[in-house]
Formats: sequence, C-alpha cells, structure tokens
Amino acid sequence: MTLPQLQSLQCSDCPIRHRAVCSRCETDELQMLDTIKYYRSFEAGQPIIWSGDQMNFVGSVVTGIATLTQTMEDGRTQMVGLLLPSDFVGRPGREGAAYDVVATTDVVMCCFRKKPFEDLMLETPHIAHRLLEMTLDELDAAREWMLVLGRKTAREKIASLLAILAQRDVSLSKNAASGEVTFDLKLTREAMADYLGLTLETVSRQMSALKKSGVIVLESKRRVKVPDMRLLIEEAGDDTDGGVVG
Amino acid sequence: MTLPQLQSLQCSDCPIRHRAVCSRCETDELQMLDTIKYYRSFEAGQPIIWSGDQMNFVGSVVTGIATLTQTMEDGRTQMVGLLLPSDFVGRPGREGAAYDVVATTDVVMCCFRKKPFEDLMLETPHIAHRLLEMTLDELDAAREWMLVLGRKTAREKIASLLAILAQRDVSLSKNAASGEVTFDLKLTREAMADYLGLTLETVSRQMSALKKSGVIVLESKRRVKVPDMRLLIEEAGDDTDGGVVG
DNA sequence: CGCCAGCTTGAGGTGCGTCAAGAGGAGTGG
DNA sequence: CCACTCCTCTTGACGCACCTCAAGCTGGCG
Repeated sequence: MTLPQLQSLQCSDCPIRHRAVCSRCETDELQMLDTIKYYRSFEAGQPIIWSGDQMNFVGSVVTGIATLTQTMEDGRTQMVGLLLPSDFVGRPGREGAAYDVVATTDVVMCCFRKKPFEDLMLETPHIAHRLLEMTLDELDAAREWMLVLGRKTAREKIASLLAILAQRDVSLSKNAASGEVTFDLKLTREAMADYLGLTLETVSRQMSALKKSGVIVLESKRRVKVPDMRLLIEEAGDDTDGGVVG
Repeated sequence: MTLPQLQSLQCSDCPIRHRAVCSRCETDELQMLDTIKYYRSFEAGQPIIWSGDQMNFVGSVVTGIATLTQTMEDGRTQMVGLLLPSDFVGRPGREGAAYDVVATTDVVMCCFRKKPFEDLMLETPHIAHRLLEMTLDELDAAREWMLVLGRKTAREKIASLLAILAQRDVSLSKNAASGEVTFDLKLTREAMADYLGLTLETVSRQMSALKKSGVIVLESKRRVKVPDMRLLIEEAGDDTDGGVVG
C-alpha cells in the first residue's frame, strides 16, 4: 500500500478499520475523523518522534513497523514497545513524547492534529473507550514483557519474541496452520537485542542454538520457519499457549 | 486508618479523593459512586485476586501496599506492578484477572461491583477519562521499568527502586526537603528481588554496598534514610531527575 | 529462653557481556 | 565480469556480574 494510494483512501476502506482507535465509530463519527485526518509516510530508519519533543499529532500505524525506545545517557537502549499496523501513537492529554519512535520498515501513518483529536474525543465516547481498551492491552503486553526481561534466560527470550512475531503474523495473514508457520523477521539482530535486553552477539548465538536444535529453520537470515509452534512456545517457557499480546 | 473508621467514610473526606479514579467527579457523580461502593480489608500476605479468576469487582487501594505478580510454571516470579494508595485494580471490560494481586501490608480497598461500575462509567465521562489517564500513567511506569529490568545493573536497579519509593513518599507526606528523605521500606528483600529481576542475596549485597558508599543510611533493616536524593538518582543512572512514575 | 522468618555474608560456578576476527550478501563502480 | 566497500551477522576466547549453595546473624514473639 503506497502513500499515493492511501492519500485518497476513505476510512471505510482502510486496512486497519476494524482494529484501530476508530474501530468502534459509527459512519457519522467516521466522517468527522475523515475530515481531520491526513497521511504521512516515513522511510525505514527515519525517526517519527523524538523523546521530549512537543507532540502536535497523534495517529495510527497503517502499514509497516515502528519501535518505541528509551536511551540512557551512556548509550544503553531498551525497546519498550513494538508498533504494528493499527497500533496507536501519542497520548491525548500529554504535552511531550516520552520515548523515541523510529520507523523500522517504511511506515505509513494516519495522523490527526492533537488538539482537534482531543476535542473530538470529548464528544465521541466510542473513540475514548476504544483508546482505553487499546491502552489496557498495551499495558498487558508491557507487563508480559517485564516477565521476559526480568526472569527469562537468553534462549527463552529469543523464543518468546519469535513466538509473538509468528503469532502476530498468523493472526494477520490467516496462515491458519496450527503446526507450521513461516514469517519474515523484520528486525535486525541489534533491534532484537534492544527489545530483549541482550547483546546482538547473544541474540545471534541463541538463534544458532535454536536452529541447531531444530526449533526453528532459517530459510535466510531474516526468514524464519517454525516447524512446530508448540515446541517454540515450550522453549519460551510460557504456560499460556501464547494467546495474549494486543 | 482502620476498617471501622472507613466503613462510614464519606467520599468527600476520603484520603485518596484527589488522586483516585474518582478525582474528577462532581459532587453528584460522587454521590452515585457513594451508593455502590463498599470497603474491604485484606491482611498482610493475603491474596486479593488470583490470576485467571473471574473478577467481579474493581476498586482503589485506600491504604497499604499490594503487588501485581506473574509466576512461571517452575516458580520464577516477576512483580509487574506495585499498587500504592489511590492506584486502581481491575480492568473494566475484561473478564478474568491477568495477574496475582497480593496484599504486602494490611490493605484497605474501596470496591465497586464490576457491572454497576461499568454501567456508571458509560454515563460518566469524568470517570472514563480519569481511568484512561491513570492507565497511561501506569503504561509509562511499566515502560520505565522495562528499561530498569533490561539494561540496568544490580546496583542501578536497587537505586531506581529506592528512588521511586522515596519520591512516592515525599509526594504523599509533603516531606518537602529537597535533599534528605527518610522512609519505611515496606517490601522484604525477596519482594524487592522479584520486582527487580534479581535474587534476594544480590539485593542484600547491593543494599550493603549502597550503605557502605554512603548513598543510603539504614536506620534499621526496613527504614532507609537518603541523605542526598541527587546522589541516589545519579546511582540509578537516570538522566530525568526522577519525575515520572504515576 | 528457644524458635523462626528475614537478612547478611562468603565461596564458587556460570550465563551472558566484551572484545575481536572474519564470513556472507547487497550495492557501486570499473 | 570482478573488485571493493559497507553493513549485518556469526563465531570464538575470555572475563565479570550475578546466581547458587551454604552457613551464620538478628530481632521479634511465644
């Protein structure tokens, strides 16, 4: 989906219509949103927002992947969120951004200037409620991730990340096969390390280890086949069969 | 504040009136809440909710401290949230609880049955908005904590936790002194370890180390004096002067 | 007084980080 | 077509921060 294609897109035909912050809106509410929305695209590697910056827009990821990261003075960085299509960026009622948002692949966002959006939210409970729901989902995902960061081994961390990415992929592309899944790994080893609280060397080693024990097959460095999801989930140390994650 | 004292408490006199989910309510809205609320108390060590249980109430912590924890099959546990007075428990719109909630000290909660609360929320935007705001704050705190868990050293982790607890204390008891702060550590070494993704031995060692270098003074095992907050925050590795945290 | 939960401290092991060298693949230019 | 560069990724050797196991201390309470 390219930007020119999207510029003329009606909300009713939007690919994230049923999952995004607008998913609960009636047609008249959608028309209101339609009048204040605009699309923006970002190239892979480009920053979308810097931590501390004044935020003058909010919006949804339409296509592509972006990351939320925090950085310490000495350069240590930790990814604190992965933004996939339909995920919301920005916090109504807040001035500055709390984290760096960076496009990992090419990204298209559906944006609203902040003030008009906040005004609209006040008189449109469907939006406010959906946003609350999405925020609660993100909170769950963040807490799930705290267990990964705090208590899992490197191998379990890698398995957890792969399981989440694989399942996201399944749920989007209705690749329904319960056993085997194949997907593109859209993160570099370094990005994976930043997400997992590891170094990129450790990520590489554990990927090799999982490959060696047959849990995953690397069709290329960035394309992963999971012959048996059950096995992967077991490696992740999860009792839940991996549902969760907003 | 004991339970008998609280049972007859008017919302307008409530100690968490200005911070809890009801803080934005007008007097008539408060009266509505008053009619459906009830108090419950839990002894230190008691579970408040088990993960997976049906949740039939939501509520606010009035006094005491509770913890949100996740546990893996093999017993590894990670604390994913610390509930202090005014914090909200439960998620409107969800069936089951996602985490174990345990009272760390004696706890008194102001509860609402879930269904009536959800109904009231639909017609009371002040509550819904405040809840969104509080959820965003929690999300920020969770993400802040992801950096702690993923990238900080044991010493920095301890310092981060102490800094948060100290600052919470200051903001409640208007202990305004910018330099020196003293507070009760209401967590065991083990609970601290669960929060920080460490073992209790490492917590103990790093507490001793911080004591030895004069960053903290232990008036007793559970009472901590911070002679200079600046120093503590520096040890935590934070560039932010510790504002944050809802 | 003895008991027990919570805490401290030590000695030794290990998982992951650090540092360093090199392999693979994509793009550019001759 | 090769030569060259740049970037990502892999692999190895080594060290350290933190975990594990174990012993002993402290203070509150019967």
